[in-house]
Amino acid sequence: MIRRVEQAAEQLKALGHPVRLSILRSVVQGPEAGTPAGEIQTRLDIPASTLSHHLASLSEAGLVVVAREGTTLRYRADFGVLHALTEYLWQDCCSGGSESKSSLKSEPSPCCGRD
Amino acid sequence: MIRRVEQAAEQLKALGHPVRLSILRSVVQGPEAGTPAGEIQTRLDIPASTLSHHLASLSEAGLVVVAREGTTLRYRADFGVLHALTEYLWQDCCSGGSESKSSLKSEPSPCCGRD
DNA sequence: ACGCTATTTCGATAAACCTAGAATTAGGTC
DNA sequence: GACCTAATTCTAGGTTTATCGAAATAGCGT
Repeated sequence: MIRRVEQAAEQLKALGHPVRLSILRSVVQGPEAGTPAGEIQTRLDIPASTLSHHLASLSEAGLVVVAREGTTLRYRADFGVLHALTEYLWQDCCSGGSESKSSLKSEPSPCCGRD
Repeated sequence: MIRRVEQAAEQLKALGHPVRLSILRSVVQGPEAGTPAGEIQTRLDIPASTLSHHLASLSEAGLVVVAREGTTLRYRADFGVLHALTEYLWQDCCSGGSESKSSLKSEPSPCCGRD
């Protein structure tokens, strides 16, 4: 069992690289069905192997989800995870919520018909 | 001039370590005037030199601010920077806002009255 | 100046990360 | 099966990070 802080750190670390953050943005802006790796590669203009590693990082952190469609792999953002992370970060920074209690009132989740 | 994505990546990277994330939480929960490094050290139970390096990372990223008070150094969170980062991240993930246009008001999300 | 405390900087080591060409796997088509 | 494309995994390099004891710095009190 991994503590929340460990998980959040892993996810933030995955986001803590300009290329990966750009990849995420590219994926987020792409179609809901997911963006093919090749399309991301073309857009960011980086070697396929390098991209693949970064995609693996994002995937292992649970920030993106992959689905095969023929020979292409489509990557899409996991908005639930991203939202939970953002919320944790915000709560952590502004309300100083401890790991056990979550005394946050109007959380930003029940809106934005996502996931 | 550093692009926003680069800056955000640097800040997220600083947060992408369990110890540093714990440090930030400790600082956030501490007094507004700032928390002495020694107090953080006691609380997290890590060597002073290790702590100092992590504090430097957070400081260089602009997430925390340091102020001397006698022999002790008080670290406090820079909520403005933290909020801006959270906002950028959320916008990046939920609205896929491009780097040029920033159609964000003051909340991390267009719904859920918060702040 | 001396001692004391708080904190940082130095130095060294081990581990992890980033990059990218080359080789490989996976899936589709003929 | 042969072939092509998409993407990953292999391999290897150079770079950065993480850790922490030891030494140095900063400020205060005497």
